[in-house]
Amino acid sequence: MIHSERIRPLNNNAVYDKKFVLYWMQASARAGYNHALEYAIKKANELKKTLIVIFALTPGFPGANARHYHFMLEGLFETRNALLKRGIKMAIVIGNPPDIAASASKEACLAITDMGYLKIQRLWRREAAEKIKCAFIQVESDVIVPVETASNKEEFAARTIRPKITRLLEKFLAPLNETRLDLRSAGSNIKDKEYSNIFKNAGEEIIPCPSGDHGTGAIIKNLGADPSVKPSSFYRGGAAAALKLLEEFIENKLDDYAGLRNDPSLGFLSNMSPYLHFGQISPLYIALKVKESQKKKTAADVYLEEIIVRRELSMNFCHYNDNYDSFEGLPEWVLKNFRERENDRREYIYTSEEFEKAMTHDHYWNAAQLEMAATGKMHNYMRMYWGKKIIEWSENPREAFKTAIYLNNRYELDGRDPNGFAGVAWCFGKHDRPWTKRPIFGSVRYMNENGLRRKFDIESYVKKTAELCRAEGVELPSLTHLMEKNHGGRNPEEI
DNA sequence: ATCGGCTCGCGCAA
DNA sequence: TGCGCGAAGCCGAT
Repeated sequence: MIHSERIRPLNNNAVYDKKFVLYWMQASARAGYNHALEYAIKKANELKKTLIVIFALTPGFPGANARHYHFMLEGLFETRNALLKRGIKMAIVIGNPPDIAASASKEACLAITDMGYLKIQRLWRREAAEKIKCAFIQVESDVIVPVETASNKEEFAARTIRPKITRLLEKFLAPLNETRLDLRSAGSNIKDKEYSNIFKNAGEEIIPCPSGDHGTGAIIKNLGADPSVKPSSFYRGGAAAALKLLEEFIENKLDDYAGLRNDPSLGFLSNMSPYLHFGQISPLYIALKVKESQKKKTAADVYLEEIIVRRELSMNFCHYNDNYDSFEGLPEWVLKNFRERENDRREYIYTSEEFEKAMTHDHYWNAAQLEMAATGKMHNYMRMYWGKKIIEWSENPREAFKTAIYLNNRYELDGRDPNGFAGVAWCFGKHDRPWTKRPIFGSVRYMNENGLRRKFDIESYVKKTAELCRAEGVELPSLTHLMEKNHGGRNPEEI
């Protein structure tokens, strides 16, 4: 089922009688459970044309490095193969996305794209809409309830968006059926030679797909991506890896998710966020699988709250607030709050570089930073603590915001995601309520290491992290400290 | 161990 | 205009 709310024309041009339907794949980079893809197939069948899929790979995407490109490419090659099995050709082309989309659409009847929520993705769609000469339609496949359908404004908190989303779930939490591309009528209308011409002017197509590691190394080098952040050996990119993790999560962890998800010393998370970020798995598919699972209803509800309400609150934030990635995007009461605390004394002040190298006095914080640097994903609970402490130990909250965004975007596989921006902003009070006033934070929620000790076996988290960092060959002085003493800088007697 | 208060503003009821 | 209540907590009183 593709609801009309997911579909929006981005220009007023006509559908031509030309050679093929084009799907400019960008945010939903997958062959399964993709509304934009299914819509494109239906249109191709209606028009009796073939379908061509194109993905534009941007060299120098802001903040993207070898870790991100590697994960994305693993997924893209898998998607290309999966589409081929459905009789659909997909080209991965290096260049500027709107130019590639425009150029590739020259011989197209109709162009389809999907929907990402970052500013740069909005800009690409706008630019493409100006350049594409045929009809150009956007089909949303990255959320369960389309953002503008759920709400027409920036929401204040989870509690304000929750009723708006839940009342629409009956409608939008619905399965998506696959349509087969009708190859008999479509197959003959484009020849291989013509096909390759489509991309000639658009950019350089990535052809190689050797077995083994997919040969991403050379491609990443060609793209000029920052090699200093290494690919993660903990998370393999692609839909197959995502589905396997999801299955395992539902089978073994979902029942205890409500009670154990916050414990950093355990691993009761679904770890879907990197895959969701790169569009390698559908949030709708995950939600349906969890809902249909024969697991405890409360557990499933807690998970659904996170993957639907909280995740889509972050899309709402990025969609309606252009300053989602800067300090100025925070609510007025927060800005006023921090202005009043400008001159509060800071006991520790670290630079962005010191944070990056995990050189703080706090071993819990250092462990969290190292976990992120080594694996590409920090435990969700530690992300809160991590962000709160950057506020406490920076020159000022504006610097803190910059540091947190920089580090999150650089090391997290799910960095540069609406969830990441909303998560950082949450640490600064966004979407949260005020609490007891205290130094530096004012009435923005405070967190401290006592909470970690009170609630979890946090020492075992530190130990676990130190071990996996060593296994990864992380060589930082902070790691040695982590191995030697792991009591958050205090004597064991005090604990 | 458990509990209430802290603190702001949205959204709904009236 | 008043009132209830909220994404993950902390702290002091009991």
